[in-house]
Amino acid sequence: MPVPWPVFEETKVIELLVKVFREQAPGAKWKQQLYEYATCHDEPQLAEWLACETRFEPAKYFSQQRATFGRKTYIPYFAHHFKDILRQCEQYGIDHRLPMNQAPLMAAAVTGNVPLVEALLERGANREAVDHYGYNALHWALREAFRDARFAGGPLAALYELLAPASIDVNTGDRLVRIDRHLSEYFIFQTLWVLFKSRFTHWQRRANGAFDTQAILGAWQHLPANIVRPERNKRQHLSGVLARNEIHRDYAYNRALFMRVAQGWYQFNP
DNA sequence: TACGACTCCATCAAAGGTTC
DNA sequence: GAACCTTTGATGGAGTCGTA
Repeated sequence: MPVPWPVFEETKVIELLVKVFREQAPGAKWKQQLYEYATCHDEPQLAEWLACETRFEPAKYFSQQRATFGRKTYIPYFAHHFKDILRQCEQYGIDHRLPMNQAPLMAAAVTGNVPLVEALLERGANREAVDHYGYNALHWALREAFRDARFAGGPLAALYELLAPASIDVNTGDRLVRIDRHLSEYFIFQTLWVLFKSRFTHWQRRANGAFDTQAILGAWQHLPANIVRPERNKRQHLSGVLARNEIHRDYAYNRALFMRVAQGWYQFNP
């Protein structure tokens, strides 16, 4: 049974962007919806355009409102009593979509609600389900942990055990590479996947969407040892892993995951 | 079971590059 | 030019597998 609310998946968001920026539709309704979307998906650049180009005043307070306003569509997921959520899952399907195109498992993960994540997994929720950015539940949790030390030091450890798959398969052009969870490359790849969108929605030192070790270390600074071992949470180690997995590198176990765009700056292997 | 060959990975150290 | 960082070759160790 389809959900009775509108879901802001890719086509719906494009429609909204056209209405607000190209057609400049009158009234605040569309701008308000787009602003809610920007706060939920952490898109400060979009909020800035709303504030500057459409004179939508509330968007000026993006940084203060992101953490509160952005959670509006999944507030019930913070609660310890979640019978209503499970009932909704029975009604619309375990992987139905919330208004911002999150599956219930993603919302449970980003709110750090470990018992709810367990309950959803028990009922068959799909850990691999992704939103229109390619984020699954683990990615939603990681994004929260990268900016919130309390989340990283709190529920993330348990969420990681529940949500991180044993391996990930990456198509590197000419071959399919499997990266097991115990490898450094596994978590670096997951991290860069989460940070990738921010290369385009946040202001960056480099315009080509590339990453340096500082971006990774910054994201990892509060992570517990069960996720990133302390000996791996070092600049030297990261540099080595990135360099050895660079496309043209002559290294026996090179997985060709990254492409070097400048010294110390890497992008995914396209 | 003991042993050696082999795979895979982390780490070290030195050379080279970048930035201020 | 110094400090800092990245790159890269070498090395050692853990784990696995086959064989006597």
